Amino acid sequence: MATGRNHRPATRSRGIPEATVARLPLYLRALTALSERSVPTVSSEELATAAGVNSAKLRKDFSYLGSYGTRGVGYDVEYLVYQISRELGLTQDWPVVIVGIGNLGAALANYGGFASRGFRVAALIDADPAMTGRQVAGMGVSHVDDLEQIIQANGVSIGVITTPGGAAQQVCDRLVAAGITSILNFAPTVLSVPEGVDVRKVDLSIELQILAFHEQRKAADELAAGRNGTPRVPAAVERRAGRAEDGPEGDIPAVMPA
Amino acid sequence: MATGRNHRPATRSRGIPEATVARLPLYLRALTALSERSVPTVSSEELATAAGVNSAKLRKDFSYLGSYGTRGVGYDVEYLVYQISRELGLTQDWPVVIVGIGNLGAALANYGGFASRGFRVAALIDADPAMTGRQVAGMGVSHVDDLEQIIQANGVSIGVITTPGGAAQQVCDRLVAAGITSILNFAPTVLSVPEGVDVRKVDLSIELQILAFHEQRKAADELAAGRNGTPRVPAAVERRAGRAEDGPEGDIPAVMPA
DNA sequence: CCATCTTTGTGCACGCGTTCACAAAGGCAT
DNA sequence: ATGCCTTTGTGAACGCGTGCACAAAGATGG
Repeated sequence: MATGRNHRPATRSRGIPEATVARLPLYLRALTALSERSVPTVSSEELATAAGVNSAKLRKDFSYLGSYGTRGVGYDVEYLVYQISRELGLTQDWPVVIVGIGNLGAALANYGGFASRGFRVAALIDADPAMTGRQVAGMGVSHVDDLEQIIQANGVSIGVITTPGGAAQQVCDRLVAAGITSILNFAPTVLSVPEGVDVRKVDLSIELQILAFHEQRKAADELAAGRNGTPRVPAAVERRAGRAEDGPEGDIPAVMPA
Repeated sequence: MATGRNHRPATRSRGIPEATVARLPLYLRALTALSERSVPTVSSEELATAAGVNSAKLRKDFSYLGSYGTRGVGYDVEYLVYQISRELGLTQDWPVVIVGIGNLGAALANYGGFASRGFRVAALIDADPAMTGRQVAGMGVSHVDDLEQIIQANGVSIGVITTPGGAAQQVCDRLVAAGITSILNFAPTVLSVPEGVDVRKVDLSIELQILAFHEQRKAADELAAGRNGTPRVPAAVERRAGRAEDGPEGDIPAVMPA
């Protein structure tokens, strides 16, 4: 029916939409919290609130996994934790390597969230010989020369890049050549990888810039509105308006493309 | 026509789609690199490649900002850098506070990417009295008791939360009450904020879980395919298949919902 | 055993984002 | 000046994701 002529089943993984996959960890976290409080069952409404999403969306998401709920009752917390964990592949062990042990790399190595869910830091790798052998988060730092050997010896398939931007692509290439097929990139660089390799990107600078855009828009809105609607969060707006020393020159021309 | 009854124009900011806004920083970064190499103009095709996107998408994105290109030539690099910077609000100064100076908070404080684009760390804030006054990234750590005073004295409207999950909502509430209207949240918590406050979330654990999902699927695909297509990235697959000690029990039942 | 009430699972419609494909626009050489 | 060649800007179609609204399913009480 809806399947029609399916050119690229690669995007849709096993029929689970990407957007749903991205929310499963959120549900899992909420469910884990409920599990720790020994809550036996939960309704889609409650769980959706806890996860910060719409309940219809949550139900539709779960429907892709199967019919794991009981009508009139809700979902069994423990069972759902198991199902989602299995779907996400968290029932197995995922060794990861962190490449680039600067401030950020060290912080991630120390981060507890790693081990909590099947992920295990197999090695810390840095290019600086001065770092080699040093202890970070109770683990010795390896030299990047041993990258291939470490990856293959530990069966690592997930790599985390926390190098400076300039080194990221080079490190990425070596990781991929060594067999890594999933990369979490913290460097401010667009990585190019062969098909079949997944890259996810975490970029502080980009996130801040997106926030700045909306912040600017909010300020402009309030300025333009003047005494219009209820002034939300008035303190911040007042201050921002007062601080703008470049005057109302920057953004007034509403370049509405006709 | 398609607009119909438009309840919430809040989502679309000044006509620029959210997806486009999220890509502007990417373009800006690529353009800045070109600018440093003194490249005068760039075509949509080149720039798109550098930014890792489709050229048609890039042109459509730019079309929301106005007609800044010259047909037959391309875009003027310097001019475009200026226009995007202005659109993103980067021509003004954005003081930010970082709350929670643990490993991650300290790493972010040291991160150079902050200052590079109009963002300035105005204060580091922590709840631990033992941290107060300590120097991190050449800056004294303030106590959380002074949070409101710091925010108002510096006109801060962007806050970064790097506390443990348990403290995040509480810190968030205080930030919002003090006038913060944009929050970048690194804590593994769903923050609830009043309308008009933007929250963006960076979650290492979620990113890893998403990668694990795809990784698992890739492994399953290769196992199922057997000797089918060209075995991409064969080393990793072989190893993964060999390492799976739980046998083919976990994921074979294709629960294809009829 | 039946009625009622709760909650799931999903068909459907809508809107956003992406991509294609092409006409309009402008530079450049002759 | 004119024609060609490159590249932009965008109309239109398509597909994905979201949310509504409701019927089906099952629990619960009498």
